[in-house]
Amino acid sequence: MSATVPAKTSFKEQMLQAREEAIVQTASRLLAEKGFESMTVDEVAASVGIAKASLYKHFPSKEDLAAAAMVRIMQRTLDFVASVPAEDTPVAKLRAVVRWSMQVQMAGEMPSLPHQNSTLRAALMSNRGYLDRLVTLSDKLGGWIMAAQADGTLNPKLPALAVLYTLYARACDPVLGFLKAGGLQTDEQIVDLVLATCFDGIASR
Amino acid sequence: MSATVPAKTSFKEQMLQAREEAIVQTASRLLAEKGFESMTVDEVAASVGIAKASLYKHFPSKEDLAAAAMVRIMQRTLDFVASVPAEDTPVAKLRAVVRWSMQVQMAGEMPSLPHQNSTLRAALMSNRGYLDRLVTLSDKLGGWIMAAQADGTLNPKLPALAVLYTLYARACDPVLGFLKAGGLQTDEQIVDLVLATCFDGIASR
DNA sequence: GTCTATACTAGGATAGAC
DNA sequence: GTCTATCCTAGTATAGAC
Repeated sequence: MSATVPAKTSFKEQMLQAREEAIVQTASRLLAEKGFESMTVDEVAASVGIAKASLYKHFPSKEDLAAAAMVRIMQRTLDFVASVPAEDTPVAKLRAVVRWSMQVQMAGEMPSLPHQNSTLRAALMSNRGYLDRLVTLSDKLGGWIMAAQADGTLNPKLPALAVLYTLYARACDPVLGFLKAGGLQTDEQIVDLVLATCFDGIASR
Repeated sequence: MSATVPAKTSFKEQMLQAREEAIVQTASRLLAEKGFESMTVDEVAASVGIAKASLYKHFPSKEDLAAAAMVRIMQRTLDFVASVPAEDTPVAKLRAVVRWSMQVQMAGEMPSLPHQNSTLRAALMSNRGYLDRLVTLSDKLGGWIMAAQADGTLNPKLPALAVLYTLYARACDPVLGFLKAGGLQTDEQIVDLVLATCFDGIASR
């Protein structure tokens, strides 16, 4: 904090940040693949190419590591939301965000939701960084949902919260994985398919 | 197997069957609450009120126990499917089955899907009893889906497999739990809500 | 087939040198 | 802040008496 040393984002510090990012990214991928319980810290460390003890210098526990991954995906989502053209209609904005989140899942980068009774759940519920981003995102999407219900593009009879949860759920929809395993459609076709059933339903229109 | 002892479903045997059923039912509930990895065999045994070693006399491994729970819910589903009135329309039959499966989830009796990379997954994929029931159920539902697409009640442009997976996914839809946690609707209202968004989508009609 | 007691291992976390 | 080596709990599974 000395005033004589102004530019303090040194080489070493950048390296450190980069490594931390690599750890979180790897954890994110493994969380998507196997879930919190089946992911082991050994595995994360080995995959990053560092020793387990080194990882524990960055994150005090497995829960904190996973929480960092959840914060990361939240931040990425907020960044995407901020990049959506303001001139789009509310429903177009919502479709764009849902499409993006499903593409992230198809790419194997969407950490899976913790189960109700998980230690990770508790960690997230007392993680300010996560909760703040969740609230910010929900506010933003909630505003778009109500606007879309007001202009008649989304069904105004549905509770806005039910719509919000329905959109959130698409980010971890197992249907994407099932269809991908079937191998009959391209990733893009699968996303289009699920996006269509989400907004238009499976019944004829 | 002696021919001189005809009625061989004795008292003791019935007791045994009942206990086994109690074990599987408890496992089912815990599987729904915490998932396969977080559920411990100690917990199941304690909840049933027997010693862990006794449980292992019935089921050779944790995977086998969980597989039995999955077979049980499959069989219950097949039983329900068989009870659906034959005179109903195909789409009405599908709605009935999805509604029933969501009610089971709301009651906390729907064991959650194993993650892709789980030891349970492998066990299920080599479990004849499970696979047979899954195929039977898929055939039955698939027939109804195609009939509903033919009579124009379900969107004929959607691949039947995509529709099938979409219906399956409702049985473990996290939206039910989110809304339940919100406490703003009754269980029945929540089921109606999710059923409506599944068939009709969230967009206005 | 039920119990108590125990073997064995995976995996989260830490000590201590550099 | 990175490593190697180790601790220690939790949890699956089994032994052996009744």
